[in-house]
Amino acid sequence: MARPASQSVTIIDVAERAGVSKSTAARALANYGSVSEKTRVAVQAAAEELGYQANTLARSMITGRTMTVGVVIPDISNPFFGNAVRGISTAAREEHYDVLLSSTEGDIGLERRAVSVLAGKKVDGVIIAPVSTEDTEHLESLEAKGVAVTLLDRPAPKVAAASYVAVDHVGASSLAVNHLIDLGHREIGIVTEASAMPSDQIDPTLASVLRPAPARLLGYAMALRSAGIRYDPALVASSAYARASASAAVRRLLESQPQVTAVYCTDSELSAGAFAALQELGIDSPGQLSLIGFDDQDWATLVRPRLTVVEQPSYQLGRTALKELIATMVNPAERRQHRTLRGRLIVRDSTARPRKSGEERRTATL
Amino acid sequence: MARPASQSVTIIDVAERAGVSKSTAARALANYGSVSEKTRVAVQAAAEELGYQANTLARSMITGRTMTVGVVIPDISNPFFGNAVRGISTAAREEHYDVLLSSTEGDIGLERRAVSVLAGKKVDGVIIAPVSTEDTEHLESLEAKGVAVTLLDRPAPKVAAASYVAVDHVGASSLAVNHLIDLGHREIGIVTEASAMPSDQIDPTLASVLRPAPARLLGYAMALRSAGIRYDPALVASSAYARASASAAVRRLLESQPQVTAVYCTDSELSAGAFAALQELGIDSPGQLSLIGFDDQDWATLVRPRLTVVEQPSYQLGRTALKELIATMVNPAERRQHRTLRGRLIVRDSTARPRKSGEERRTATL
DNA sequence: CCAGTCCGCGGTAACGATCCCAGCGATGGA
DNA sequence: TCCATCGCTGGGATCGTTACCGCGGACTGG
Repeated sequence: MARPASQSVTIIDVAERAGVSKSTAARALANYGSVSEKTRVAVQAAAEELGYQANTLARSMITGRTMTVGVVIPDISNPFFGNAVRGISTAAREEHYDVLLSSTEGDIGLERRAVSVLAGKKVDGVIIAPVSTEDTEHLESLEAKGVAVTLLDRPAPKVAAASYVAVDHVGASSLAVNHLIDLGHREIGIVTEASAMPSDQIDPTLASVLRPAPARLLGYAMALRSAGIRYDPALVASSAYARASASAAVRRLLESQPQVTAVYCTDSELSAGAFAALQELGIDSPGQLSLIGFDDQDWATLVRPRLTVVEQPSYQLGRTALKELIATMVNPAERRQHRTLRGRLIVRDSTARPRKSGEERRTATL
Repeated sequence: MARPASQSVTIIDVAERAGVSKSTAARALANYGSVSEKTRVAVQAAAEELGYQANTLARSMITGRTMTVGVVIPDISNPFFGNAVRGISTAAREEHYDVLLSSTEGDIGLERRAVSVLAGKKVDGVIIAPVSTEDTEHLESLEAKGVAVTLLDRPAPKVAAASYVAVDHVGASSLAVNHLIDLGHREIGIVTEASAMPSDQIDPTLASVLRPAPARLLGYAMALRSAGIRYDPALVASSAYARASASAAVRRLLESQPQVTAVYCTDSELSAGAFAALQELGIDSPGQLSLIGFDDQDWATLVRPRLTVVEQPSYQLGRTALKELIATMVNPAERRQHRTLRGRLIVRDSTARPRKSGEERRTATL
């Protein structure tokens, strides 16, 4: 009696125990081909008794499918990606897929390596929020190998066959800016990771090839324009993706542009930095300044004033990306699906009608 | 010239192009055995030209190693797990491993299925924050199959061979409670997910088999005791893991126990709920009540008063777990490693000396 | 009663790598 | 000169599964 001891029990063990060939055992377990009811029961019983578990690797060698999707994102501890990955993960489970996760720290080299490893592991598809919009050869080679690719919230124009699922950043900005305009604001600043673009470069057709930050900036400019308000690059406060940097940018903006009555922050970190700046400067919001943040973070209702924000559907974005990826895998012919999800405005206490003109904003300087 | 078209290029293609056998090609690429410098260069050139990428599945069939670890957690969008997974992920990369992620929504059934799938995919090890402390048969069977297991922050006494990496919850509570005691507090409430234990059940030896919530409660009780303060179950406000629930629990506590001068929240959500309750009740902190939170969340410095917290090293916890898992894989004989990481007290503005006795806490009731 | 189907089953070839072993020429020492 | 050794190479076996083909027997219809 050759017992496989602690080693894994294979289909041959099951077949032997059930007294059939491995072919029959395979059919009985995978429920295909034709097997008599009697042997099917016998085989399944044998499998049960031995604690048989199919080796997916061997299966994948034959079938060419691993039932695994790769997910490549810059930072899993970022709540946006955390929620997106949760969406991907739950949707993947529903579709009987698993998730191979790579957090690349925003490093293009690590991203390339991650993609390469995923290809080696023969994932059926990849969902990626690429570091770069242009430097995407590794993604193109992925396509060449027949691996489905879905871009998450960041475009990559060169990757022709990839589907693309993103938040409607332009629309999200419109929600924010229009809300401020409706309240009567005219001098509206913006805190953004992007650098200010000259007003003659505001081109709506670019929306689908821009990364989130420039896209939101574009949406801001377009919303102003369609309200008949001049887009002024001087009101664009550029900042790195860091709270302290955003804080400093807001200070500079408010100092150099005292006419500003409202500020729109295009990012969760930037929102936090801006909010901190207001507190440190002793600026009353919304009395002296209206503030609108991005992403409905868990502190938005904890601070005073409670923060008005544009919420983005990150969980749903993840779900949609996975569904889209699977659709791409099933039908590779249909290419370049582009799906876009809307943001939502949540009005709280940090936005209000602007202070009466003539009334100056006082900042308590340390 | 049989070109593999869009299909994947195998080592045989490389061998043919280089004019050698597949064995030689394999040696040249994997850099083992002995190959002449000339053929090595030729093979590597051929591989380069064809864009050869080794099929990891086939390799794993032979070697028995997949260079993949499974990670099973209840909720990836929870910042604690987000940070832990980032730690796992970066450490994994350093060790040339990949991460197969399962988010189980805290459902034991999904956890079981996830573990089973991971076993089928032949992961080399599993890091898991199990849903249940007792219901761990699926983990035991994992061990039986020779898969290394490391428990993340939640014990599972029955899983004999698993290593265990956790925050020192008892110690973390001590930091919080001792800080309050040092300030002069004597009537200290606690908000916890655990249910109040009778004072005769406070047993320090239980620390290593308790889940985070009860462990923190135990630490609270022990810290009080060693300061000569009676542990009073009436001061324990139990709450579900939800902000609204915590908020309600705090209200009940403050109403029924007006003598309380400080509250320790044992969890990030509970901290948020407690903070919200204070704001809604119009209670001045730290003037009327000292508050100490758990987890250094990004809003801790945004709210007023800025929140004193016990920080837990979630990123480092993930790193440690992965290192520990690898150690377990390398040396399976050495069992039941138990590593514990300390929390850190960050004193901010929400804790201060208690109000003078006789001075009542006023709550602005709606 | 015979021929044609169809069901159930077993044998064997894949999948793409690694691993083991044997062959073979060159080299070196006796 | 001959044998042992060593470096390099190729040919298979192998991992565990699925895919494919063919065979025997039962069943059916004419």
